[in-house]
Amino acid sequence: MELDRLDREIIGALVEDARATYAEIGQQVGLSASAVKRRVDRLRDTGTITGFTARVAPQALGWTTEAYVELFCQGKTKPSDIALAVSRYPEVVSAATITGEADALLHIRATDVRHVERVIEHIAAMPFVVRTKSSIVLSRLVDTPPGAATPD
Amino acid sequence: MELDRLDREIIGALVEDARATYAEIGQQVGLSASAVKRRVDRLRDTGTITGFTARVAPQALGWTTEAYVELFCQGKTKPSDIALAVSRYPEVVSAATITGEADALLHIRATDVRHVERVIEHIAAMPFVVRTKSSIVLSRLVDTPPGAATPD
DNA sequence: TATGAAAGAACCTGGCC
DNA sequence: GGCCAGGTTCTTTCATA
Repeated sequence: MELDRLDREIIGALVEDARATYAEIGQQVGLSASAVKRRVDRLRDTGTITGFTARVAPQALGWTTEAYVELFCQGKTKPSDIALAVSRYPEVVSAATITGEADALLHIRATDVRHVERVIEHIAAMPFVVRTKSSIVLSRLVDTPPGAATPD
Repeated sequence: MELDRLDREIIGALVEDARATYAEIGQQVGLSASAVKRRVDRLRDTGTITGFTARVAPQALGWTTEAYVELFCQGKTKPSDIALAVSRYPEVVSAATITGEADALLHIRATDVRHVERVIEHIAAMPFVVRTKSSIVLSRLVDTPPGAATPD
């Protein structure tokens, strides 16, 4: 769907603070509260905004360790097989198939290094996985919520 | 800070829907609306909840392509140098120093493959970068908002 | 220290222009 | 898109365990 400048500004405001009132957003972008509400409703209906969520400090919940794991799979493995298999683990917060030597890259959050190890063991034991290559995160430098910026 | 079962349930409800009313959350966890509000206020004051944000479909904003880029840096490069340098690019949505051969891993969102290429060129041109190794994302399999799950 | 109830203020929502 | 009215929610205070 087509987004104009106001839509993008409204999205930016909601990414910044999803609990901002329609009146506050309206003042920011130059619209009345009800006009903002109508646009937000439309953005939700069309699937541009998929929901509202709380930003939580992962450490506060006990997720103090993270890792990236490259997956090397058997030749005929389908992406959906990987998706199905890894989505059973809440520790796998992100997964994607990629170009290059590895077939997929997983992002894992765990309570400690031993926990990471345990999850990788489980994943490496899956039938279509040939081998894995993992990197523990030493320090997180950047973590931007998606939608914070708009292209061009 | 210490979180009890109710705190975790409230956080879960807010990660699910940051615009749920206090009364709705209260009914879900077995508290009155005002008790829920007090706990949410406390969770925000202590930094457990860092904010509320809209979940946006990146494609809808024009971010249709993503890539992971491994950074190989000169021996004496400090993490803060990398952080400072890459945070200037809105395309870099995540960055972390990691164990293994590479020094850092970047997650990039862009409008197309040419855009990815342009950003990598800029990053590769930074003085402390020796070389880069990038993987384009073919398909995203999993993308869980942080805080959706709770350890153990 | 944490809770539930209650009341006024602020906000949302839908109809109308 | 703006304005307005009725219903809902938020926010604070107070009393209680």
